[in-house]
This record gives sequence, structure tokens and C-alpha cells, in this order.
Amino acid sequence: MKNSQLYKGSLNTIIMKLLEENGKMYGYEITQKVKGITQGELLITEGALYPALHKLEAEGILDVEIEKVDNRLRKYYKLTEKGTTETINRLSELEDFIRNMQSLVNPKLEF
Amino acid sequence: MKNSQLYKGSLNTIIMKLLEENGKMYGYEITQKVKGITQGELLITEGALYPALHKLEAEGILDVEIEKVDNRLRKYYKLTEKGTTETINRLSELEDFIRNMQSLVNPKLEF
DNA sequence: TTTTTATACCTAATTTAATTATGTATAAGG
DNA sequence: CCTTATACATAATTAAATTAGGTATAAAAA
Repeated sequence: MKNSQLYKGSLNTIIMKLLEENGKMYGYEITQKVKGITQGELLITEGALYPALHKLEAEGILDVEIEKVDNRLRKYYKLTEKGTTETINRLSELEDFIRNMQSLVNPKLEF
Repeated sequence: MKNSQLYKGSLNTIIMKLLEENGKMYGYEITQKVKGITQGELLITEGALYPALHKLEAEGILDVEIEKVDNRLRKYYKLTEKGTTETINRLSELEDFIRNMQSLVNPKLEF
């Protein structure tokens, strides 16, 4: 993750947002999408991604659907109804977080 | 921390930025300052703050200076020269991080 | 006057997200 | 043929933060 601690804690939010937007995605696709959007700055490691997907599935946030494409396995994930609701909360928290961090580093905006 | 995972990994950056701005601060003062700036949304726990300050001091990022005010102990921390340089890097990383997160959640800005 | 709240520091045990380092397997490209 | 890309996975370790304590003085409230 570009050697920055800051991304810690943001992986679930990223996964959920991408799924909200794209309907369904598989693990490898998520890593490539994130790499593309951030111009190679954020590289999701597999050791972080797959356990995160499994946990979100266990929590009822995601549903999984296995497909075989070109004789290769793909596990497509999509948000459950609960996951969709939860995503809205997460994105709201992200907005608050970004706003708070900007207040902290950009004192011109202090109240 | 307002029950949001997102702040994980941002504590050092927050401490360093506040010290860059205010010259010197003591632990309790940092918690109150953050609380004020974020309107109570971000509450730094002591169990996170004090170990973080000690670690930054051990790494040569911070210098400490003990004062006694009203018969109560205060440990004032300030950035070392190395710490000041490091703070510039951290703030740059924070900007990148925020930009990347906004790209991820705000697809209108995708390249 | 006693109790609570605020100020001010601290640490130890536990949790948990992520890194690092593996492993398996197929398809495509040089 | 060998490397890179695609596609999944886990196990050991690291490290930041939470939770839950602890000490002590000063001020405010009951």
C-alpha cells in the first residue's frame, strides 16, 4: 500500500464502494481496479484482500457466486441488502473522516 | 475514535501536524485540541496517544521537555529537525491518500 | 464537605488489520 | 520453454489501537 500507514482500516470501505458501483466483482478484478483508479499508488495485497472478502461474506455484507471462466475459477462478490445499507454508512463515515483530517491539517478551515 | 476504522494509521500524522503548527504541546493538550477541531468527532484515547508519543520520541521524531505547572506534571513534545522533515513527507502522503480515496468513492473524478 | 469532574501522566492484555511469505493452478506471451 | 498474468488461498508475524485498568492533583458541584 505505497508504504503508507494511512490506508489501514480503509480496505473494507473500498471493497464495498466498488461493489456498490459495479454490481459484482471478483477479487483479482478489485485489485486491478484499485490499481487503475489510483494510478498504481494503491496496491491491494492478496493477503489483505482475500481474508477481508471472506470476513465480509461471513458478516452477511457480501454474497458470493462462483463462476468458471476460461477454465479458471472466479468468485464474484456482490453486496447483500444489509451490505448496501452498511455501505451507505461507511461512505458517510469516510466523508466525515476526510473532512476531519482536512480540518486537522488545513487550519484555515478551523471553526 | 467515533467507532470508525478509518482513523487507524493516522494518529502519528495528526500528532506531527499539530506539533508542526503549535511548536510544542503536551499529551492532554493534543487530545483536547483534536476534540475541538473535529467538534468532538475524533477522541484520541490515552492508550493510543501515550505509546505513540513515546515511540515517536524513541525514533528521534520528537523531543520532550518536562514542566511542572500548578503542581501537575506536563511533558511538552516538539518536533526534532528530523521530525520536521518527516512531517512534510507525512503530510504529502496524507494528501495523496485523501486524493486516492476521493477517486475511489467519487468516480466522476476517475481518469 | 464529600463526591465528581477535569487535568495529567502511565501501562498491560487483548484484538485485529495488514504485511510478508508461501502455495496451487491455468492461460498467455516472449 | 520460461516468464508473466490471471485467480484463488492461508499461516506466521507485526503493529496500531482498544479496553481496562492505575496514580495523582485541582476545581467544581452536590
